[in-house]
Amino acid sequence: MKQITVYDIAHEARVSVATVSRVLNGTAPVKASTRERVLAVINKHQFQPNALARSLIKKESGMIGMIMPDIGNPFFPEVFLGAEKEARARGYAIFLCNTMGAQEKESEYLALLQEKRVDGIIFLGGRINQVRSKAELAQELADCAARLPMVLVNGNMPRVSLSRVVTDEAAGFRLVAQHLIDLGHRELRFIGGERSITATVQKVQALKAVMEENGLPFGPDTVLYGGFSIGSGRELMRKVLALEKRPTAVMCVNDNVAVGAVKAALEAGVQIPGELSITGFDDTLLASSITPELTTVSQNSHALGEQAVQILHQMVSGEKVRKLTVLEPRLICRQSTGSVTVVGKVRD
Amino acid sequence: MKQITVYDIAHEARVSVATVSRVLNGTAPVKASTRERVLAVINKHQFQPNALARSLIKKESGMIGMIMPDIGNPFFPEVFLGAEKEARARGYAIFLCNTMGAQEKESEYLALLQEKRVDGIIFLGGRINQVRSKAELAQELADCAARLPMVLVNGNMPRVSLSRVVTDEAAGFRLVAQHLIDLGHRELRFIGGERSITATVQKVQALKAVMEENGLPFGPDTVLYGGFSIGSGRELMRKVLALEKRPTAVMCVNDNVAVGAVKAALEAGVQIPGELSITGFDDTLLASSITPELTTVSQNSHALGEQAVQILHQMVSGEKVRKLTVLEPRLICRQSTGSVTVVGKVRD
DNA sequence: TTGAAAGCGCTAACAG
DNA sequence: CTGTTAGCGCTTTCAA
Repeated sequence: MKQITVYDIAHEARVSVATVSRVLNGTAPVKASTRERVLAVINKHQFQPNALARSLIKKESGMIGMIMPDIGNPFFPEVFLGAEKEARARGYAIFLCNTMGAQEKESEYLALLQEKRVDGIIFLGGRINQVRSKAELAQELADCAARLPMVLVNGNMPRVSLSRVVTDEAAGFRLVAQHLIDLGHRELRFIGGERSITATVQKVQALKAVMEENGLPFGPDTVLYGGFSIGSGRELMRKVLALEKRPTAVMCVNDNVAVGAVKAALEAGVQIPGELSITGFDDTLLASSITPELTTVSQNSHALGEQAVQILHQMVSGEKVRKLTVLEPRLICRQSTGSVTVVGKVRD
Repeated sequence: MKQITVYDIAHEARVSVATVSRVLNGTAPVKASTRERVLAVINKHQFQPNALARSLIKKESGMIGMIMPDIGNPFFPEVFLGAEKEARARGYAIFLCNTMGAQEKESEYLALLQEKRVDGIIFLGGRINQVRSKAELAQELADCAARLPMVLVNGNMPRVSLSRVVTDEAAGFRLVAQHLIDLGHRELRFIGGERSITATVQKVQALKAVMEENGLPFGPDTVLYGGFSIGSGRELMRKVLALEKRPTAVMCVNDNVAVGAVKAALEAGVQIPGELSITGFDDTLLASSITPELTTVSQNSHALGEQAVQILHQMVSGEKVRKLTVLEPRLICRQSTGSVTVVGKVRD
């Protein structure tokens, strides 16, 4: 079925294509009567200008690419939602590219998005969370960023200077750690995450700092690495419960791990927060879904996406942009943490 | 910064643009030595052909639009994931369009996607789940579908004949209902959903049928409508618990509502499944995250997205496609349901 | 206020 | 096997 073009409209309205274009875009004055005539024909045929042709000439596609590791993890849909809202307001549509953190998928999508001439790319996860990334991956990102606007969310690529929007995860972690200490906890454990992931490293360091400030010993066994999923949380908690000296509080690298940890604890008949306090991180949907509801840290994921699009848009518009935007996290106190002293009494 | 074009490549490789195009697409034989020379120049400049220009002439954009109500609801990311995987394999990228079920957003996106000349649209939620939709909304969908391939997922638009991929939700609901009855439950209640939403209606009818088959009375008070969120689940469960005659099993319209229901029950000190069995629907991430884990119905959300893309692709390829693809749901038995007789004993 | 015509970057006949 | 050339559908000078 043949698509209608500006020529068809022009012909039927007895004007030139230039005039049709003018009424479409309002780029130049058109006599009212002419405009009406053109508009009538446009409506009659439900004409929709071909954005591809327009983009080709304008060198703006109105498309943004968003590369993220896992839309199945509730944190990321929230970032997407924030980004989309802002994008819609500025007339962009978003390509959602899911990589599962696989670097070859990231590369594929990076290439695909460039070919599609998106106006900019928002990048999350994968290589930008790695403590050390291969030089070629960094180079690839740098090359891409040299061709089009790119902003990194909650990550960084050392030696490549890119605009970033990040949550101050260390600050967030200090918040929960201090919260637990204030509740009287002295035996803290950190579970989940990976040594090779910067976010994990930042959290561990924050915990170390807070513990030392409070005169608590931070040893190598304070941390139990092991992933980011519910399954790993469960597994890690089992290990913790098997320890001869159980902690009174377990801090999880994220909500997923915390959910697994809570399950394992509950299965073992451990009272939360009676015998054990557990904390999450991210304040995803999960945190408030389980019982007891998780004390956690809100990253303000929505704002993360929103800011990213704003910055992208500024870059597209040739404005000068801030290289680093830091969002402050917020402690969300719920039911999974409690005072340690009361607990002792209750138990014995 | 000027983008490199086929002309630049052609010039530097001392061939014509046609030849460059040929090596790019493999559409015609090119002498090996020539190809090498062209390829070398391409690599040297990291040339990436402009997909907009290509799409303009080929009348294929390699883009798919996916319109859905809420990516924040864990069911939808799963559908997306299935769709994306299939789309990637066929070289498509996906525009994710989130509508929150708002009809004007659906309309906006429908128009936007058409302008962008996506190769097809996958539509979920909103108007296609309405028992009655305004004629103009139906017309809009029909018009859009007349211009490009469209497939509806888990929905329908009466009087508009479109390809659909759906879960047999009624069959799924029969599964859980029968499961509960087999466990000895006689007092069943349905909570959540809306009268105006087809999926709810189908479930209620399925429940009615199963109950009647089993000689159980289905009355108007068997159903408590009230939404699809965790919050509404909580609220509805509170109402159920306040009933003078409490049911032994509560069936929820989806996992979200079930999560809220479980929370409310737990808060009220009700044992699950000891005193009360609760079921969900969809088998989202939430179902297996909470304690007790939910008995629910898997929609095979992944396959839903996968099939939708496959059908879209067939339509693009001009193949004949099945109008209706029905996926069979699966009962997932977990911890939130239990035998009713045992319960009685335990309680008294 | 309007029209003619030159591209945007690519592909696809059609010749050679 | 390769080059020339005519568009794809739109925007945008430049003239009128």
